[in-house]
Amino acid sequence: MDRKELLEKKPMIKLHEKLFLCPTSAAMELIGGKWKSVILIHLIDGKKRYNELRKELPMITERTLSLQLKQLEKDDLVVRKVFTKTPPLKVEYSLTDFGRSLIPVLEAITDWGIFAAEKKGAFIFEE
Amino acid sequence: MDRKELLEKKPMIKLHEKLFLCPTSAAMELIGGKWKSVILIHLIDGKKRYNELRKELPMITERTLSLQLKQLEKDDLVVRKVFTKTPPLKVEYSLTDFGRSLIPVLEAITDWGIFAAEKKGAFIFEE
DNA sequence: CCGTATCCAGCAAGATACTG
DNA sequence: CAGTATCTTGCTGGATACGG
Repeated sequence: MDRKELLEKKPMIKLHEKLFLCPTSAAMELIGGKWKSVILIHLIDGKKRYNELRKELPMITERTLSLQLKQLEKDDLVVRKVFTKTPPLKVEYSLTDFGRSLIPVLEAITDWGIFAAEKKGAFIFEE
Repeated sequence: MDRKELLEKKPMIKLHEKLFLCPTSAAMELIGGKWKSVILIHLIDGKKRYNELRKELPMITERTLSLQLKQLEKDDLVVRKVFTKTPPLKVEYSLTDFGRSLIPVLEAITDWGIFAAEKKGAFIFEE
């Protein structure tokens, strides 16, 4: 069943106990928000430890990073693997297969972001 | 300059007086939120009057629809055209060229939303 | 090292009533 | 017809301190 055919049936989508009336807004529920897409992008090139993510994303607070990772994990986009039982802990985050299915979408969004920033003269390059 | 080359320069993007450190989050600033992508999708098939949008999106409040349309207009994704000067007013909304450049992205998101909903058994079809 | 607890501010968005 | 005004609520995310 292709997109047009399916969309004509006007299906609803149940996610997080909420109803969405189009797949676009349902997708946005999963990848929207201020940080989710950024975290996902940073996991494209492989697994990362919690502190690696913190260093690569210094402007996210620990609390928010933690909450967003939990959401992504709950939505099966990211897996959390624990390697030690006693402190210091070693934890690695990586994309699931489902999460990897998002890569083309994230790249399409990124490419459009670049296009938009160029077109609107919004880029700022530092020396 | 292609994506990888550009991203290696780690440019920032200034939008709405805020700084974004990757084009993905900048793009999300423009099309994220609960309703923007849904409104944009409904404008793909041509111009719509305010009340048409309200009828097609009955779950958005007037206030929110109005605010989101203003944001989209300010970001040059949508144009608002007024055809009468005295009530009853006739106003039409449509995508700008810049807004139309988003169509492939919106469709990519939608397609992934369909894929995700199917995979997670989240679709609900009514009779 | 990898988080959680607590507290708080700001904003997105809903409900409802009203206007040019 | 096409909105705005007003009031309110709930969520996202920030700051900081602490815990296994």
